[in-house]
Amino acid sequence: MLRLSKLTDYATVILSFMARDTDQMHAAMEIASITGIALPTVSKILKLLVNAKILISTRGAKGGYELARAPAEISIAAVISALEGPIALTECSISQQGCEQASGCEIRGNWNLINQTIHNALESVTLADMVRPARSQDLAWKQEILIPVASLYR
Amino acid sequence: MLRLSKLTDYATVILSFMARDTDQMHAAMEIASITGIALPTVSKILKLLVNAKILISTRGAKGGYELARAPAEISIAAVISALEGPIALTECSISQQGCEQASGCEIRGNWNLINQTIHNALESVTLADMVRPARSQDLAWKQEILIPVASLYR
DNA sequence: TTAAATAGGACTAGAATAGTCCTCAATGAT
DNA sequence: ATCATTGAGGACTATTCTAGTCCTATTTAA
Repeated sequence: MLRLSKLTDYATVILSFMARDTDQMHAAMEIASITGIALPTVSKILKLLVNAKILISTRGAKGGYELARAPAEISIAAVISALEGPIALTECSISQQGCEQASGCEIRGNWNLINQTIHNALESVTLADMVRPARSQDLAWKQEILIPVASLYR
Repeated sequence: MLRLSKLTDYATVILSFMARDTDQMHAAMEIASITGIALPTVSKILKLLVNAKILISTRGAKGGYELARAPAEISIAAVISALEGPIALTECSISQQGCEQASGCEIRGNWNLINQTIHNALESVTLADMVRPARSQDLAWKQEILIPVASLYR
């Protein structure tokens, strides 16, 4: 299904909430009650986002979390990487023997190019985009981003 | 990790082998021995590909499998869909209550656009591309395929 | 000093995936 | 006709991964 994990999905919900309110610091408990996601789960996600330098945390009383940079500077690719590790569709999971016999490994290079294409697509969308409504007229401002697939092959 | 399942990975190996030899029909056992993937697993994959109309099967002695159409007409998107179901990064798995409280559902529309972008990327690469070596000079022939992300927003 | 908050990691339960196997159906060859 | 070959369909198991929880230590404001 080529799907993201639930945690990544939650992360985008949490981050888009934070992107709408960048002036304040938000405690995990506050985020949990607003988003309706259970506190332990929210905490887990926030920790991962801090490690990925997408969020900055402040310990102690009156502490909490805030975005490490402007929403427009946080790509969806970065969020996905934070939660799920590097964006890569394939792992060369076939035995070495199998690869050699099948010369199946010849196609690995092409997979990398596809990975790159998808990575570019995810890199081109930021939190700022996510916060905006998806209705067409509101997004007409968005400049053209061209992803030349063929250029990846050169 | 945004990764594909192993079965999908195997499927591309199997299909790229078949794409290099489109004249012949190939039995499951032959494919298994050539690719080094266990026969039961190969069979499972081949059945899925037949159901998805990517392969055509012939029963009985001298039977086997062959591509349903030319390699250039089989997109990677079709292969992924065959093995993993529809290509969609997210499922609205957050409780309705959570969505309403967080107004997190506002970002769902944007996810759909990202899904579309990735789908386009996968649709633009075919089996014929996968069979060719990934080395640059050999792929200079490939025409430019532009994926205007912003156009998806209009 | 205490309360509030994050950091880090261990742990469990459940779901999804990978992989195997069995029986039935179809087809060509003898 | 019969048999060997080959795919169809589905059931089943084991393993891995994910989601989710919880505990303890650390930090900081009041």
